[in-house]
Amino acid sequence: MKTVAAPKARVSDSSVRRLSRYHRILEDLENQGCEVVSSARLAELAGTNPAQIRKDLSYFGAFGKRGSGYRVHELRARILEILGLTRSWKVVLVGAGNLGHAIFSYKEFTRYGFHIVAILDTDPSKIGQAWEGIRIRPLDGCEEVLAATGAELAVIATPAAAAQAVVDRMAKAGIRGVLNFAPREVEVPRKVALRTVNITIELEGLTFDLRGRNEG
Amino acid sequence: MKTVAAPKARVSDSSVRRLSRYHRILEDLENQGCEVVSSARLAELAGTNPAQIRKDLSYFGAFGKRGSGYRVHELRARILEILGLTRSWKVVLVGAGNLGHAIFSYKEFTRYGFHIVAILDTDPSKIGQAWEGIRIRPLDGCEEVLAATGAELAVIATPAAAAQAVVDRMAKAGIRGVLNFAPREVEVPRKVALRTVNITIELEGLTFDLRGRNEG
DNA sequence: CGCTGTGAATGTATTCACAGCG
DNA sequence: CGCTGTGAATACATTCACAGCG
Repeated sequence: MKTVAAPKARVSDSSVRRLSRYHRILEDLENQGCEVVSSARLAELAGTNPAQIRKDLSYFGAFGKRGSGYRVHELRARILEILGLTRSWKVVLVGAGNLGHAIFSYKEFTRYGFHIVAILDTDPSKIGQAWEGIRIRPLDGCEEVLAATGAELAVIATPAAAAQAVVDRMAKAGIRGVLNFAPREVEVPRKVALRTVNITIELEGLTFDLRGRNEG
Repeated sequence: MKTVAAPKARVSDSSVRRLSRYHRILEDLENQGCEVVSSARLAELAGTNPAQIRKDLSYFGAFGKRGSGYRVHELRARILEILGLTRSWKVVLVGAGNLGHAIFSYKEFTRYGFHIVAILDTDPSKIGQAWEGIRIRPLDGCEEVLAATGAELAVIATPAAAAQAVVDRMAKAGIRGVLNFAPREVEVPRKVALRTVNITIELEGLTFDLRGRNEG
C-alpha cells in the first residue's frame, strides 16, 4: 500500500502539468534543506491555491500529515512515481537539423531520466556523423534501431512534410510515446502517447492577447 | 462593422489554440482550391466537432452563411485578424546558444509575420558574431536595442538561472510579450503576455500516460 | 490546534439541439 | 432544405468549506 495507486478518476492534462511543476519546486525546497511543506506554502510557490494542490494529489493517494503538511522528500518521491519517472526512458531523436541538435544538446531532461540513445535522419551528409559518440543513422533502419536500443519515446524534429510518415513508421515499430516538434499535427494509434509543441502557435497565443491593446 | 470585434466573453486558451489550428487547415484548403467549407468538414480535419468550431468563432462574430458554410478565404482572413496577425511582429531573441540558434533558423514563423530583428547574449565570445546579417549584441544594451528596433516580443532561450532577470529587464524596457523556453517558471507584470514551453514537462506528460501500462 | 483530504458548490468549457436565415 | 449561430444542458475543472486525524 506504499506505492502510488492508479488515479481514482481521469486526471486532467493541466493537473499533470501542475504535478511536474510541484516536483520542480519540491526539488528546490529539498536543496534548501526544507523538510516539510504545507499546501499553502507550496501553492504560493507554484502560483496556485492550496485546495488545488491537495486535490491534484488526492487523485493518487493521501501523502500528507494532518496538522503539519507534507514531508518534502517523500512527496517528491511520490510525484516522481506518479509521473512515471522512477525509471529511465530511452529516447530516439528523429531529425538531426538545427532543432534536433538543440534538443540533443539540451541536457536538462537528462536529470529526469530521459536519455537520447539514437539519432535518425534521412540526409546522407548527416548519416555517419556522430554527436557525443552517438552515430546518426538512416531513418530506414529505424525498426532495427528501436529493437536494438529499446527506445520507447521518440522526439520528432523533422520538417513538417516528413512528420506523419516518420510517426507512422515509429508507431508500427512499437514506439510508445511521441513528442512532436514538427509544425504539423500528426495522428498516432490510440495506444501511443502524443504531445505536440509548435512554436508559432505559442507566438500566436501572445499576439492574440496583445491584439487590439495599444502599446505602452 | 466588418472588422472582428472584441470577444463577447473571456476566450479560453484552448479555444485560441484551436483557432491557430483552424487557420492552418484553412490555408491548406485554400491552397487546394477549396472555396467553401462547413463546420462539419472543418471539424473532421481539425479533430474536433462542428459545434466547437461554431462556438469558437461565435465569440468574435458571425462569419458563415447559413445553408452553405464558410468562405475559406474570408474565414482565414478573419482568424488572422482575431489572432492579431494582420501585421508583422518584431521579435528579439535572447540567448544565442544551441536553442537560440535552432529557433533563429526555424523559418516557419516568418510566414506568419514574426521577424527576429535582434539577438542578445552575455557571452563575450558570441557578441559581435552575426547570424544571417544580424549582429549578436550584449544583453546590457537591451533597452537601446528594443528602442532602436521596435521589437515587441521576446523569445527567451537562456539558461534557467538567467531567465527571470532577463525577463524583468525586458519588461522594464517595454516588451509586450514573452515566449519562455528556459526551464524555469518566470513572472511578468500583468500587462505583459507570457507563454512558457518546457520540453521536459512535455516528456513527463508522455511518461505519465505510459506509467503503469505495460509494453507492447 | 493546524493541517489534510474530500464531498459539495461553484465556475468554466464543451456539446446538444433547434430556431432562424440564406 | 442545409447550414450557421446560440441559448440551454451537460461535462469537466477548480474552489470552498469543513469533518476528522495527527
